[in-house]
Amino acid sequence: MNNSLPTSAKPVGPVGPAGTASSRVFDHLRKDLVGGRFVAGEKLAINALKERYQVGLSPLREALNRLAAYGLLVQENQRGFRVPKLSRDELDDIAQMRLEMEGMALERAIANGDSLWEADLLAAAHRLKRADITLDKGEEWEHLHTQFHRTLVAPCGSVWLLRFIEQLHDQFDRYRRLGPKMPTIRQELDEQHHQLVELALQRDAKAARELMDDHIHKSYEVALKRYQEHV
Amino acid sequence: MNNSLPTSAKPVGPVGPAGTASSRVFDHLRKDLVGGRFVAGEKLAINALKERYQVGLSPLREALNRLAAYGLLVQENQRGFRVPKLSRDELDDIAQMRLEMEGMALERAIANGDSLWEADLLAAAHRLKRADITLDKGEEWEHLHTQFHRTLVAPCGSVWLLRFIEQLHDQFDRYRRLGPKMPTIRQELDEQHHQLVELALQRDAKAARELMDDHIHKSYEVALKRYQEHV
DNA sequence: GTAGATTAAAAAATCGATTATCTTGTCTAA
DNA sequence: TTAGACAAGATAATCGATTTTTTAATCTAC
Repeated sequence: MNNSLPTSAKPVGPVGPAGTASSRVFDHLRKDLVGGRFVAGEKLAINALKERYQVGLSPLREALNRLAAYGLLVQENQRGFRVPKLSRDELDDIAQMRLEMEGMALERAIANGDSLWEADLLAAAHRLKRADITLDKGEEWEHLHTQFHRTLVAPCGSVWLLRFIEQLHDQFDRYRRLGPKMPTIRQELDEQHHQLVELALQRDAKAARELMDDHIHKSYEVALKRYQEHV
Repeated sequence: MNNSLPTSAKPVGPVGPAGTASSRVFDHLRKDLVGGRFVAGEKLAINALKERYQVGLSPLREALNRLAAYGLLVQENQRGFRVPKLSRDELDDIAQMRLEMEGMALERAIANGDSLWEADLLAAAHRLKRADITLDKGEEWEHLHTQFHRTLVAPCGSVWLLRFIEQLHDQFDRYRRLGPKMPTIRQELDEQHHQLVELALQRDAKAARELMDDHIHKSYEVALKRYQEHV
């Protein structure tokens, strides 16, 4: 089965023009940064990156600049690029913001979503459930998980809200995906995903939001544990 | 009097490293884009920009990439950079998001702000009131206005919330600052600024939020009018 | 005339090399 | 010993030129 089937919910934000070397590096680096392939606080050796991503200096620097504006890198005066440090405070901040913004988006999505959305949602949930988490170091599951949450809030009606949520997810995942593999509470999370779909289809905004709060809270606990083990 | 006195509230976000050509261009271009110095939808002629900002190709492209990630430009596959189009829908989206996020931030700021904040707030409001709106094409007033709103929400406790608010302000100003000069309802806005400070000092979160809603709504009406006149 | 192919000019993206700045190790003087 | 100055090497930022792609004008076949 072709996993790269187009799903309705498209990412919102600075994805950049596909096809250029610069955007290829941007996507790849973004994935690596979110997936914890770099150490927080680490200074990036540009020449090493050139080799790693098989790209010239100019497109690489352009990608790094975009990532810095996006918040996945920090740039220091004449001192190149760094992976941002992690902190308990920031994790709390990000989780709190996710609660507010995804809750808001979910309520709006439930108010606006049409039957096409319902179908997308069921499909996304199904794919996620079926996903083999051991495959490809969990990348496949991660992708479908992102896609599920994207779909959930997609018809909220605000491009900017979606954009901010996307950004917060990336930031959150820097914590959640610290260390070796996925946590083992997957079953619990999957159950929540399933129930979220149920409540969305029933258009029960209040209950859905409460469950979403709980879901984010559970993810937060995972992320916090990983962060504390990591320090 | 030196207007570049350091005020407590610093901008949050992808300001980039000061001192490099790239960041100088970023700041300058950002100001020009927010201030309506470019036509929405316009394609940027890179060579013209090189001359305009007296900078080489590489730092210019790096700045453009950062602005694209920030949302003040869009980049199309092999087709360079464009100033994003304006639309009624997006204006409504931005205004709605401002209501939600600045309201939230203001409530938190009122809960957290200390006496230093109170002093900063009074100072920022005073400067804004004293500002000569005819000076420097209103740039001086714009700067102090931005600074006032920054100060108002500064102690909200969330770096990400501040960042998103900053971004929304920039986007909003693309509409509000369309066309020739400032609107004439300045007195009314100034009165609201004054009252906002009053309510903040009294720690009346509920009333402050309501006033903030009204304030944003008034700004929205200005922006909408300008947008409609502009189309 | 018009749709589609062709090609010359323009523009975008990238590369290789240069310049400016920082970092690190060493030396000197107190 | 240690603080500060200095120099050499490493790294970041920028420039000028090349390559690739798009755009727009022209041509050809129908």
